[in-house]
Amino acid sequence: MNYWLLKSEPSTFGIDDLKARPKKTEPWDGVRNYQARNMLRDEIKKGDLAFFYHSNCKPPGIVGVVEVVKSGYPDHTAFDPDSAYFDAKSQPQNPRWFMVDVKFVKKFPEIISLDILKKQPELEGFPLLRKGNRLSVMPVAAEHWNFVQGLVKKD
DNA sequence: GCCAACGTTGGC
DNA sequence: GCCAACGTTGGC
Repeated sequence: MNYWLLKSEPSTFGIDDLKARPKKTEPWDGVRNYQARNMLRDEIKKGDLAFFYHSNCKPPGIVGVVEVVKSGYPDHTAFDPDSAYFDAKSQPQNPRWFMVDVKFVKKFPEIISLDILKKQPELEGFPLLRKGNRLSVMPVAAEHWNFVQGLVKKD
């Protein structure tokens, strides 16, 4: 079992949107970066857990946990000319883009902001904190996963 | 294959 | 809105 971090802009799709889904699941579509694609296609497996990260908002940070409920499969939004994620170069016989399905697990009582994360010496090497990193899917080491859990405010 | 121009991400 | 840090595109 592996750990991941998935980025999304809450104005597009946030953790509350996921929680509001009837089955609390959603395809993680629209990833159009090859490095991220490779992870979605080859590495992220059903049963894995991921941090839900809100980007491009105030403040950015980790807002909760999701579980991968379906391993990588073709992102069909790439085949749909009406979709914002349409890519003519991706064909159903030879799909270029992939996605996984995720399910809501929990929302943290408070966001663990990027600001807070940056102040933790224990998180050195955390890919999210690497300068210039823009990947929307990235692996999280088990020790980093556990450490971040410890930052969650207790009720 | 090189690399300049252009587009995107995402924090600030 | 700005801009650094990429990634992609396309001419050569």
